[in-house]
Amino acid sequence: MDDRELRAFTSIAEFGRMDLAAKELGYSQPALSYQIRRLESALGAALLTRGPTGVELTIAGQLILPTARATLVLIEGMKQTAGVADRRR
Amino acid sequence: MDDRELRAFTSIAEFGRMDLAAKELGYSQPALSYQIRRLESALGAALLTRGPTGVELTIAGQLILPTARATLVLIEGMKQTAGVADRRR
DNA sequence: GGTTATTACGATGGACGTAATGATC
DNA sequence: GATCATTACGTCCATCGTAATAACC
Repeated sequence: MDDRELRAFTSIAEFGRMDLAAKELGYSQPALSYQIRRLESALGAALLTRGPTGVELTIAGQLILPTARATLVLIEGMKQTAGVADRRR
Repeated sequence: MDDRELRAFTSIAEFGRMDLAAKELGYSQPALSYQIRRLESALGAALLTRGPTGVELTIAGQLILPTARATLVLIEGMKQTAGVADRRR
């Protein structure tokens, strides 16, 4: 599992649409679609129901969303901590 | 950043050696070395000091270790949650 | 010389963009 | 037919193992 996939998921959850999330993150639409499929595969569950008007979160998607956000916060924290520690070496 | 890299880091931190961690995780020694370099690159900081007797954690490595473990716990939680939710769909 | 980590290199699979297709309104 | 997502396909980079090298006890 990659943090880019988590970012893709949280962004899609906010927009309710893949195309906007793709634009926001700087990916093409197929690339983002691929990332979500990768994440679903890693988690063993469908996260979104797709449609021509956008996407909706499945139950599983709704349940993991807060943890996905928390995970991204931890990762950001590690980056900051590591960067600061390295600079003071 | 990938969760395999975090697992590699925590395992190396526990053993204090890369070869044992590699064996535990089912990777070759070069593969694990590569994963750590990737993680260091993603974090922008050196995590280990390498030597012929094993490795030691840098300050940055010591600081992020608890957060790395916490991140892995969250990821495991997402897998469990998603799996259970998907099964009850 | 034995132990541990890195470098070199070739092979396989992953991740991406563009273009084309599918589906729904 | 416009909109949003997926599939197809080609390309480039990531990741791995094996083999060779480097460094320290």
